[in-house]
Amino acid sequence: MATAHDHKLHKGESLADAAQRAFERAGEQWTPMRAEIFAALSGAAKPASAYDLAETVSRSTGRRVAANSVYRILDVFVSANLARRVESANAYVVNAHPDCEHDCVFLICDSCGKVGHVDDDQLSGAVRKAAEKAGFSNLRPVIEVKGSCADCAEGDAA
Amino acid sequence: MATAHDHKLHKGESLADAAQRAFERAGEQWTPMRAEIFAALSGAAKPASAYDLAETVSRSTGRRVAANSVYRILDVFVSANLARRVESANAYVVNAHPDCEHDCVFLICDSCGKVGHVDDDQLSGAVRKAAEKAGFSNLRPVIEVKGSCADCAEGDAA
DNA sequence: AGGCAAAAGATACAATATATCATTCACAGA
DNA sequence: TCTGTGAATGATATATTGTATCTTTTGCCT
Repeated sequence: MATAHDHKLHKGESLADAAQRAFERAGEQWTPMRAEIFAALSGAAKPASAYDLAETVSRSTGRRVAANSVYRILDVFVSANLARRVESANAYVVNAHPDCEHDCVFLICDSCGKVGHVDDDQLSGAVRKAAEKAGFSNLRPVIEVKGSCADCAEGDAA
Repeated sequence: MATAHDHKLHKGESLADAAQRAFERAGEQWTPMRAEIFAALSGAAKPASAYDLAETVSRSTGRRVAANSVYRILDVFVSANLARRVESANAYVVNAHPDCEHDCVFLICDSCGKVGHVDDDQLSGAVRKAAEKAGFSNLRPVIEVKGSCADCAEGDAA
Protein backbone atom coordinates (compact mmCIF):
# COMPACT_ATOMS: atom_id res chain seq x y z
CA MET A 1 0.00 0.00 0.00
CA ALA A 2 2.67 2.50 1.09
CA THR A 3 0.36 5.40 0.54
CA ALA A 4 1.67 8.91 0.27
CA HIS A 5 -1.47 10.44 1.73
CA ASP A 6 -0.27 11.01 5.25
CA HIS A 7 -3.40 12.64 6.57
CA LYS A 8 -4.97 9.23 7.00
CA LEU A 9 -5.39 8.34 10.62
CA HIS A 10 -4.11 5.14 12.02
CA LYS A 11 -7.67 4.15 12.65
CA GLY A 12 -8.35 4.40 8.95
CA GLU A 13 -5.39 2.25 8.09
CA SER A 14 -6.36 -0.44 10.51
CA LEU A 15 -9.90 -0.39 9.25
CA ALA A 16 -8.64 -0.99 5.75
CA ASP A 17 -6.55 -3.85 7.05
CA ALA A 18 -9.45 -5.40 8.86
CA ALA A 19 -11.60 -4.94 5.79
CA GLN A 20 -9.01 -6.56 3.60
CA ARG A 21 -8.76 -9.55 5.90
CA ALA A 22 -12.52 -10.00 6.06
CA PHE A 23 -12.75 -9.54 2.32
CA GLU A 24 -10.17 -12.14 1.51
CA ARG A 25 -11.66 -14.49 4.04
CA ALA A 26 -14.83 -14.18 1.99
CA GLY A 27 -12.89 -15.36 -1.05
CA GLU A 28 -12.60 -12.00 -2.78
CA GLN A 29 -9.54 -10.31 -4.19
CA TRP A 30 -8.25 -7.12 -2.59
CA THR A 31 -7.15 -5.32 -5.74
CA PRO A 32 -5.66 -1.82 -5.99
CA MET A 33 -8.88 -0.51 -7.48
CA ARG A 34 -10.90 -1.98 -4.66
CA ALA A 35 -8.50 -0.58 -2.12
CA GLU A 36 -8.87 2.87 -3.71
CA ILE A 37 -12.62 2.72 -3.58
CA PHE A 38 -12.61 1.45 -0.04
CA ALA A 39 -10.31 4.30 0.94
CA ALA A 40 -12.55 6.84 -0.75
CA LEU A 41 -15.57 5.41 0.95
CA SER A 42 -14.03 5.31 4.39
CA GLY A 43 -12.64 8.81 3.95
CA ALA A 44 -16.04 10.30 3.18
CA ALA A 45 -17.75 12.31 5.90
CA LYS A 46 -21.15 11.50 4.50
CA PRO A 47 -22.61 8.59 2.60
CA ALA A 48 -21.10 8.63 -0.86
CA SER A 49 -22.91 7.89 -4.09
CA ALA A 50 -21.28 5.69 -6.68
CA TYR A 51 -20.72 8.78 -8.79
CA ASP A 52 -19.11 10.64 -5.91
CA LEU A 53 -16.72 7.77 -5.46
CA ALA A 54 -16.02 7.54 -9.16
CA GLU A 55 -14.99 11.17 -9.15
CA THR A 56 -12.93 10.93 -5.98
CA VAL A 57 -11.06 7.91 -7.21
CA SER A 58 -10.63 9.36 -10.65
CA ARG A 59 -8.89 12.32 -9.07
CA SER A 60 -6.79 10.35 -6.64
CA THR A 61 -5.55 7.95 -9.27
CA GLY A 62 -5.39 10.29 -12.23
CA ARG A 63 -7.24 7.72 -14.30
CA ARG A 64 -10.86 8.02 -15.20
CA VAL A 65 -12.95 5.50 -13.29
CA ALA A 66 -16.41 4.88 -14.63
CA ALA A 67 -19.48 4.63 -12.49
CA ASN A 68 -20.26 1.10 -13.48
CA SER A 69 -16.94 -0.13 -12.16
CA VAL A 70 -17.73 1.54 -8.88
CA TYR A 71 -21.14 -0.04 -8.76
CA ARG A 72 -19.67 -3.45 -9.37
CA ILE A 73 -17.19 -3.04 -6.57
CA LEU A 74 -19.74 -1.59 -4.21
CA ASP A 75 -21.94 -4.61 -4.83
CA VAL A 76 -19.11 -6.89 -3.86
CA PHE A 77 -18.38 -4.80 -0.81
CA VAL A 78 -21.97 -4.92 0.28
CA SER A 79 -22.24 -8.66 -0.12
CA ALA A 80 -18.98 -9.12 1.78
CA ASN A 81 -20.28 -6.81 4.51
CA LEU A 82 -17.56 -4.21 4.01
CA ALA A 83 -20.04 -1.54 3.09
CA ARG A 84 -23.71 -0.90 3.26
CA ARG A 85 -26.16 0.85 1.07
CA VAL A 86 -28.26 3.60 2.61
CA GLU A 87 -31.46 3.19 0.67
CA SER A 88 -33.04 6.48 1.47
CA ALA A 89 -29.91 8.35 0.38
CA ASN A 90 -29.01 6.28 -2.69
CA ALA A 91 -25.53 6.11 -1.25
CA TYR A 92 -23.07 3.90 0.54
CA VAL A 93 -21.16 3.89 3.81
CA VAL A 94 -18.32 1.75 5.09
CA ASN A 95 -19.03 -0.81 7.70
CA ALA A 96 -16.70 -0.03 10.54
CA HIS A 97 -16.98 -3.58 11.88
CA PRO A 98 -16.80 -5.88 8.89
CA ASP A 99 -16.50 -8.87 11.16
CA CYS A 100 -19.87 -8.52 12.84
CA GLU A 101 -23.15 -9.18 11.13
CA HIS A 102 -25.66 -6.60 12.20
CA ASP A 103 -28.83 -5.11 10.87
CA CYS A 104 -27.86 -1.49 11.23
CA VAL A 105 -30.25 1.30 11.97
CA PHE A 106 -29.16 4.35 10.02
CA LEU A 107 -29.96 7.87 11.12
CA ILE A 108 -29.83 10.30 8.22
CA CYS A 109 -29.78 14.02 8.83
CA ASP A 110 -31.96 15.96 6.42
CA SER A 111 -29.87 19.07 6.55
CA CYS A 112 -26.24 18.00 6.77
CA GLY A 113 -26.68 14.61 5.16
CA LYS A 114 -24.50 12.84 7.64
CA VAL A 115 -25.41 9.41 8.80
CA GLY A 116 -25.15 7.87 12.20
CA HIS A 117 -25.90 4.32 13.01
CA VAL A 118 -27.15 2.21 15.82
CA ASP A 119 -26.83 -1.52 16.24
CA ASP A 120 -29.70 -2.85 18.21
CA ASP A 121 -30.15 -6.53 17.64
CA GLN A 122 -33.25 -6.63 19.71
CA LEU A 123 -34.86 -3.95 17.59
CA SER A 124 -33.82 -5.43 14.26
CA GLY A 125 -34.80 -8.83 15.58
CA ALA A 126 -38.28 -7.52 16.22
CA VAL A 127 -38.44 -6.24 12.66
CA ARG A 128 -37.30 -9.60 11.35
CA LYS A 129 -39.82 -11.37 13.47
CA ALA A 130 -42.63 -9.18 12.19
CA ALA A 131 -41.63 -9.92 8.60
CA GLU A 132 -41.41 -13.64 9.24
CA LYS A 133 -44.79 -13.59 10.85
CA ALA A 134 -46.11 -12.16 7.59
CA GLY A 135 -44.66 -15.09 5.67
CA PHE A 136 -41.50 -13.48 4.43
CA SER A 137 -38.19 -15.27 4.29
CA ASN A 138 -34.64 -14.55 3.24
CA LEU A 139 -34.91 -11.23 5.01
CA ARG A 140 -32.82 -8.16 4.51
CA PRO A 141 -34.13 -5.40 6.76
CA VAL A 142 -33.75 -1.76 5.85
CA ILE A 143 -34.16 0.32 8.97
CA GLU A 144 -33.45 3.99 8.53
CA VAL A 145 -34.65 7.16 10.16
CA LYS A 146 -34.62 10.52 8.48
CA GLY A 147 -34.57 13.53 10.71
CA SER A 148 -32.41 16.26 12.17
CA CYS A 149 -29.22 15.35 13.91
CA ALA A 150 -28.36 16.94 17.23
CA ASP A 151 -25.92 19.40 15.67
CA CYS A 152 -28.28 20.62 12.99
CA ALA A 153 -31.31 20.79 15.27
CA GLU A 154 -29.60 23.32 17.53
CA GLY A 155 -29.41 26.27 15.21
CA ASP A 156 -32.60 25.38 13.47
CA ALA A 157 -35.62 25.94 15.74
CA ALA A 158 -37.80 24.38 13.01
CA MET B 1 -66.41 -5.65 6.56
CA ALA B 2 -66.44 -6.99 10.04
CA THR B 3 -64.03 -4.41 11.35
CA ALA B 4 -66.19 -1.60 12.54
CA HIS B 5 -63.44 -0.04 14.58
CA ASP B 6 -59.69 -0.04 14.46
CA HIS B 7 -58.42 0.39 10.92
CA LYS B 8 -61.16 0.75 8.44
CA LEU B 9 -60.08 -0.97 5.29
CA HIS B 10 -61.17 0.97 2.30
CA LYS B 11 -61.41 -0.49 -1.15
CA GLY B 12 -62.05 0.87 -4.62
CA GLU B 13 -64.53 3.68 -4.65
CA SER B 14 -64.79 4.03 -0.93
CA LEU B 15 -61.03 4.30 -0.63
CA ALA B 16 -61.00 7.11 -3.15
CA ASP B 17 -63.82 8.76 -1.25
CA ALA B 18 -62.04 8.45 2.06
CA ALA B 19 -58.86 9.71 0.47
CA GLN B 20 -60.64 12.68 -1.00
CA ARG B 21 -62.18 13.56 2.33
CA ALA B 22 -58.87 13.29 4.15
CA PHE B 23 -57.16 15.24 1.40
CA GLU B 24 -59.61 18.10 1.49
CA ARG B 25 -59.56 18.12 5.25
CA ALA B 26 -55.85 18.75 4.86
CA GLY B 27 -56.65 21.81 2.77
CA GLU B 28 -55.77 20.35 -0.61
CA GLN B 29 -57.78 20.33 -3.81
CA TRP B 30 -59.06 17.06 -5.19
CA THR B 31 -58.64 17.77 -8.89
CA PRO B 32 -59.37 15.44 -11.81
CA MET B 33 -55.65 14.94 -12.40
CA ARG B 34 -55.10 14.04 -8.79
CA ALA B 35 -58.04 11.69 -8.85
CA GLU B 36 -56.57 10.01 -11.93
CA ILE B 37 -53.23 9.54 -10.30
CA PHE B 38 -54.77 8.30 -7.12
CA ALA B 39 -56.82 5.80 -9.11
CA ALA B 40 -53.76 4.62 -10.98
CA LEU B 41 -51.85 4.25 -7.76
CA SER B 42 -54.58 2.37 -5.96
CA GLY B 43 -55.15 0.15 -8.98
CA ALA B 44 -51.54 -0.96 -9.13
CA ALA B 45 -50.71 -4.42 -7.87
CA LYS B 46 -47.20 -3.39 -6.98
CA PRO B 47 -45.56 -0.16 -5.92
CA ALA B 48 -45.63 2.18 -8.88
CA SER B 49 -42.89 4.55 -9.90
CA ALA B 50 -43.73 8.07 -10.92
CA TYR B 51 -42.97 7.11 -14.51
CA ASP B 52 -45.23 4.07 -14.32
CA LEU B 53 -48.03 6.30 -13.15
CA ALA B 54 -47.31 8.88 -15.80
CA GLU B 55 -47.67 6.24 -18.45
CA THR B 56 -50.78 4.71 -16.95
CA VAL B 57 -52.49 8.04 -16.61
CA SER B 58 -51.37 9.14 -20.04
CA ARG B 59 -53.10 6.11 -21.46
CA SER B 60 -56.21 6.36 -19.36
CA THR B 61 -56.75 10.02 -20.15
CA GLY B 62 -55.45 10.09 -23.70
CA ARG B 63 -53.36 13.12 -22.82
CA ARG B 64 -49.64 12.99 -22.23
CA VAL B 65 -48.86 13.44 -18.55
CA ALA B 66 -45.28 14.34 -17.74
CA ALA B 67 -43.33 12.79 -14.92
CA ASN B 68 -42.79 16.01 -13.08
CA SER B 69 -46.50 16.54 -12.70
CA VAL B 70 -46.77 13.10 -11.23
CA TYR B 71 -43.93 13.79 -8.83
CA ARG B 72 -45.57 16.98 -7.68
CA ILE B 73 -48.82 15.23 -7.00
CA LEU B 74 -47.16 12.31 -5.30
CA ASP B 75 -45.37 14.71 -3.01
CA VAL B 76 -48.64 16.23 -2.01
CA PHE B 77 -50.16 12.81 -1.52
CA VAL B 78 -47.31 11.74 0.68
CA SER B 79 -47.45 14.82 2.83
CA ALA B 80 -51.20 14.42 3.16
CA ASN B 81 -50.72 10.77 4.09
CA LEU B 82 -52.64 9.46 1.09
CA ALA B 83 -49.61 7.65 -0.25
CA ARG B 84 -46.25 6.54 0.89
CA ARG B 85 -42.91 6.25 -0.75
CA VAL B 86 -41.19 2.89 -0.62
CA GLU B 87 -37.58 3.98 -0.44
CA SER B 88 -35.96 0.74 -1.36
CA ALA B 89 -38.12 0.42 -4.45
CA ASN B 90 -38.09 4.05 -5.59
CA ALA B 91 -41.83 3.74 -5.84
CA TYR B 92 -45.10 4.66 -4.21
CA VAL B 93 -48.07 2.87 -2.72
CA VAL B 94 -51.47 4.09 -1.61
CA ASN B 95 -52.17 4.34 2.05
CA ALA B 96 -55.23 2.22 2.64
CA HIS B 97 -56.20 4.09 5.77
CA PRO B 98 -55.41 7.75 5.19
CA ASP B 99 -57.03 8.71 8.45
CA CYS B 100 -54.48 7.05 10.72
CA GLU B 101 -50.93 8.12 11.19
CA HIS B 102 -48.68 5.09 11.27
CA ASP B 103 -45.07 4.31 10.66
CA CYS B 104 -45.58 1.46 8.26
CA VAL B 105 -43.29 -1.50 7.95
CA PHE B 106 -43.10 -2.47 4.29
CA LEU B 107 -42.27 -5.96 3.14
CA ILE B 108 -40.94 -6.00 -0.39
CA CYS B 109 -40.66 -9.23 -2.32
CA ASP B 110 -37.46 -9.50 -4.32
CA SER B 111 -38.95 -11.69 -6.98
CA CYS B 112 -42.51 -10.49 -7.57
CA GLY B 113 -41.98 -6.95 -6.36
CA LYS B 114 -45.20 -6.83 -4.44
CA VAL B 115 -45.33 -5.03 -1.15
CA GLY B 116 -47.07 -5.96 2.02
CA HIS B 117 -47.22 -3.85 5.08
CA VAL B 118 -47.47 -4.17 8.79
CA ASP B 119 -48.45 -1.55 11.30
CA ASP B 120 -46.78 -2.17 14.57
CA ASP B 121 -46.69 0.96 16.66
CA GLN B 122 -44.65 -0.70 19.32
CA LEU B 123 -41.99 -1.64 16.81
CA SER B 124 -41.86 1.71 15.09
CA GLY B 125 -41.98 3.34 18.48
CA ALA B 126 -38.85 1.46 19.44
CA VAL B 127 -37.16 2.68 16.27
CA ARG B 128 -38.17 6.24 17.04
CA LYS B 129 -36.94 5.91 20.57
CA ALA B 130 -33.57 4.63 19.42
CA ALA B 131 -33.22 7.58 17.07
CA GLU B 132 -34.19 10.06 19.74
CA LYS B 133 -31.72 8.54 22.09
CA ALA B 134 -29.06 9.27 19.49
CA GLY B 135 -30.06 12.94 19.49
CA PHE B 136 -32.23 12.93 16.40
CA SER B 137 -35.46 14.87 16.15
CA ASN B 138 -38.19 15.49 13.63
CA LEU B 139 -38.16 11.81 12.85
CA ARG B 140 -39.44 10.06 9.79
CA PRO B 141 -38.70 6.35 10.10
CA VAL B 142 -38.19 4.17 7.05
CA ILE B 143 -38.71 0.57 8.02
CA GLU B 144 -38.68 -1.87 5.15
CA VAL B 145 -37.74 -5.48 4.74
CA LYS B 146 -36.65 -7.01 1.49
CA GLY B 147 -37.09 -10.71 1.09
CA SER B 148 -39.22 -13.42 -0.46
CA CYS B 149 -42.94 -13.34 0.07
CA ALA B 150 -44.77 -16.53 1.00
CA ASP B 151 -46.03 -17.08 -2.54
CA CYS B 152 -42.67 -16.69 -4.20
CA ALA B 153 -40.77 -18.68 -1.58
CA GLU B 154 -42.88 -21.76 -2.29
CA GLY B 155 -41.72 -22.57 -5.77
CA ASP B 156 -38.24 -21.39 -5.01
CA ALA B 157 -36.56 -23.74 -2.52
CA ALA B 158 -33.62 -21.33 -2.42
C1' DA C 1 -66.58 38.94 -15.86
C1' DG C 2 -61.89 39.95 -13.68
C1' DG C 3 -58.12 38.85 -10.96
C1' DC C 4 -55.43 35.91 -8.18
C1' DA C 5 -53.25 31.80 -6.70
C1' DA C 6 -52.86 26.95 -7.26
C1' DA C 7 -52.29 23.41 -10.48
C1' DA C 8 -50.71 21.39 -14.48
C1' DG C 9 -48.02 21.40 -19.01
C1' DA C 10 -43.68 21.63 -21.52
C1' DT C 11 -39.05 21.31 -21.73
C1' DA C 12 -34.58 20.65 -20.34
C1' DC C 13 -31.42 18.57 -17.59
C1' DA C 14 -29.16 16.24 -13.49
C1' DA C 15 -28.44 12.13 -10.88
C1' DT C 16 -28.68 7.31 -10.33
C1' DA C 17 -28.36 2.64 -12.21
C1' DT C 18 -27.74 -1.15 -15.59
C1' DA C 19 -26.38 -3.64 -19.96
C1' DT C 20 -23.03 -5.09 -23.19
C1' DC C 21 -18.88 -5.93 -25.16
C1' DA C 22 -13.83 -5.30 -25.19
C1' DT C 23 -9.47 -5.35 -22.80
C1' DT C 24 -6.17 -6.41 -19.21
C1' DC C 25 -4.17 -9.23 -15.82
C1' DA C 26 -2.95 -13.16 -12.83
C1' DC C 27 -2.25 -17.67 -12.84
C1' DA C 28 -2.58 -22.77 -13.89
C1' DG C 29 -1.11 -26.24 -16.89
C1' DA C 30 1.01 -27.93 -21.30
C1' DT D 1 7.77 -19.84 -22.10
C1' DC D 2 3.42 -20.06 -24.21
C1' DT D 3 -1.25 -20.17 -23.85
C1' DG D 4 -5.98 -20.88 -22.23
C1' DT D 5 -9.11 -19.48 -18.72
C1' DG D 6 -11.64 -16.67 -15.68
C1' DA D 7 -11.92 -12.58 -12.82
C1' DA D 8 -11.53 -7.75 -12.83
C1' DT D 9 -11.76 -3.60 -15.05
C1' DG D 10 -12.47 -0.26 -19.04
C1' DA D 11 -15.33 1.89 -22.42
C1' DT D 12 -19.58 3.07 -24.04
C1' DA D 13 -24.36 3.37 -24.43
C1' DT D 14 -28.67 3.62 -22.50
C1' DA D 15 -32.37 3.13 -19.06
C1' DT D 16 -34.48 4.92 -14.98
C1' DT D 17 -35.37 8.22 -11.50
C1' DG D 18 -35.67 12.93 -9.94
C1' DT D 19 -35.47 18.43 -10.35
C1' DA D 20 -35.60 23.04 -12.13
C1' DT D 21 -37.71 26.60 -14.66
C1' DC D 22 -40.89 28.79 -17.13
C1' DT D 23 -45.49 29.02 -19.39
C1' DT D 24 -50.24 28.09 -19.65
C1' DT D 25 -54.41 26.58 -17.78
C1' DT D 26 -57.75 25.93 -14.21
C1' DG D 27 -60.49 26.73 -10.27
C1' DC D 28 -62.06 29.86 -6.97
C1' DC D 29 -63.46 34.18 -5.02
C1' DT D 30 -65.23 38.74 -5.21
